[in-house]
Amino acid sequence: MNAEALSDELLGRSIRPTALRILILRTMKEMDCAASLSDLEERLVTVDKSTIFRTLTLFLAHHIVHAVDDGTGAMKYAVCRPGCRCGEEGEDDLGDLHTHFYCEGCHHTFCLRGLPVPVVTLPEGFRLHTANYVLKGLCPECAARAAARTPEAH
Amino acid sequence: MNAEALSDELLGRSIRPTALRILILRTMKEMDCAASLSDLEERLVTVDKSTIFRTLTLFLAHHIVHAVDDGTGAMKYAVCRPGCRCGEEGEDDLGDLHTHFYCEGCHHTFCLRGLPVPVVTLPEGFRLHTANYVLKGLCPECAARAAARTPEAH
DNA sequence: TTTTTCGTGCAACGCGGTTGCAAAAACGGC
DNA sequence: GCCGTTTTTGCAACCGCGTTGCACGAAAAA
Repeated sequence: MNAEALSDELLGRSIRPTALRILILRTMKEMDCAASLSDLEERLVTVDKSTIFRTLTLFLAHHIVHAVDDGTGAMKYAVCRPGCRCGEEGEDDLGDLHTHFYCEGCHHTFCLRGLPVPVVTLPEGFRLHTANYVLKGLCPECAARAAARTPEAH
Repeated sequence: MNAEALSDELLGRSIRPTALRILILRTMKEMDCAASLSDLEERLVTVDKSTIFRTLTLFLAHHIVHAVDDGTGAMKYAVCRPGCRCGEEGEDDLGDLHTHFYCEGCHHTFCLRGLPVPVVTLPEGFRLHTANYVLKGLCPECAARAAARTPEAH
């Protein structure tokens, strides 16, 4: 993805498109799964941790990325797709929060964008604001690898 | 709850019922919501953090408590009710994992024991192992308090 | 009793996240 | 372009939660 398109995307969200912000956004777009702060640190060795952190905070506030707590202790961030209404959750409307899947094999966290988070009926009096729904198990690749290692257990 | 009953409960799970373990179990049972390590530290000032931590780890391994990651950064622990099958999740069977609710007003995390976590149908290839489902919003008390403060917004 | 195992407290560490501060860069008026 | 102001960035340090190593004391086993 070229820099101009990314720059325009940032401008569209009222974010000044600095070189680092474009770089960080591009890096996140190139990943097929949600990235933690350390993941990004690893790929962007020249960029300071606090800069990445502040950039993520900024992106979050402008709904250019969303955050998932997958239970690993490190927050994961993924760029929103066009039309994502994350951050607009409210009563009877969870925006389009989707399900996330944490693979216990490769430790990657995936956005299952097709799957909206199911909503249960809360007991009387509770008021719902948002939700975090994370499924855990094995992703297709890891499941296949596990099956290959122990074929008898099909 | 008296010490003998708690002691028997621990013995039933093959845990040696020391004075501290009984104390910690009793403290957790007295709480109406899930407790973090710091919550317990606060109530049990005489007991060392690492002891509470190791006790919780032990209780977890013996399925006497279950843990919830409510996204606050601190794990929450709640004693299992009789018949709880936590830790026995597997394919097509999530044990009786239940929904948890985090109140953004009072920062308490509640077990909604009547509500099993909903399961969505995963894309081809994914293998489900367990799930974490946390709803966030206001508990009845905080919702009532908020409504009282801004009555026009009923 | 002696030996061994287990439980506990203390101190320290590690990691993820967060903040204060100062230098560098970008912006805006002239 | 030049200068003052604002914004962005890097560095260092800090915080909280979880975790571990170690040593001592208590309890169980021999």
